[in-house]
Amino acid sequence: MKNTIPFLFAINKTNAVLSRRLSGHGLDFSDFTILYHLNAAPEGKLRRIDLADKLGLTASGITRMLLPLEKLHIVERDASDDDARARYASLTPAGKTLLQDATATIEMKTEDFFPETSEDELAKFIKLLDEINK
Amino acid sequence: MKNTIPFLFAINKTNAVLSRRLSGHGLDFSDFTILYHLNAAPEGKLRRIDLADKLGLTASGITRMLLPLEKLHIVERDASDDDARARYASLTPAGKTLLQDATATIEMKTEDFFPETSEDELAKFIKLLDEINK
DNA sequence: GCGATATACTTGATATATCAATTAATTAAA
DNA sequence: TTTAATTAATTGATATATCAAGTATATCGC
Repeated sequence: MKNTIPFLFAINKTNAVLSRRLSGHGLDFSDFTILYHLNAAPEGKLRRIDLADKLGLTASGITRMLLPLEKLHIVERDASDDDARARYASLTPAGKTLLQDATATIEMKTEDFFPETSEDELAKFIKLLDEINK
Repeated sequence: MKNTIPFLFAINKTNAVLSRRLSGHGLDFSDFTILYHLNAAPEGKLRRIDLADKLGLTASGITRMLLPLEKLHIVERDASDDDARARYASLTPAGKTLLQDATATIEMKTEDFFPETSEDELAKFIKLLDEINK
């Protein structure tokens, strides 16, 4: 039997530590994640449910996370042409600028996170995590 | 420059997914983590601040997490002999029983998480995460 | 085409964590 | 040795997520 539990503990702890360490520009790490995914998406927009899936959150969680970002005009909200239930989220120009700044900060803060881990190993770990996330 | 950010996203998402998937016996995954660490500690007890460190939380967070567990007589609270500021947390007999049950459930649920990952790789991954957590 | 199901999203009630401030005790330092 | 700095824990105010329930729209099966 594989010793999975300590592995889960480590993920849990890393998450807690990162959440506290990687905030800046008025954004916490989850906010940053949202901005990043919106920017990377085709046409720069995502349905709220797809955004929820990218973060592993519920639809409800995304509704609540987007609220302050919309209020600050960092993210905007659009109807969908082909599905009246769906709403798109996308970055405003201010949101794009903010994302650039936040990305620079986070890249700086995380630069030395894995001094001895190769790009290959990192990719393998991501694949492993994605396996769980399915 | 290493592509660290997608790795952080994956951790974040796995954490969210696990938190939702691995609850049972009235415990969420963080509760389970607390019980597990208390049981594994020398003499079955830990100072609250050390418990916080194990989970990567703040002292405040631990105070609040322990509250309902103490109320339900799963965890109990003791003074320290040599430091009047510190309080120990430890499992009650009911807490130990509950931990056993919860462990069985979680092991069952996570059994097939890494079908193709060796024990070695898992250990390497844990080491990598611990590096970040320091 | 129409009724049953499923999907996208929001809201109310609640639980979980944070930070900043506070209290109390310990340790360091002058 | 008594003042200053640090540490452990708690609390108030606040932010983040959950689940369950509800609304509106889409889709599936017949």
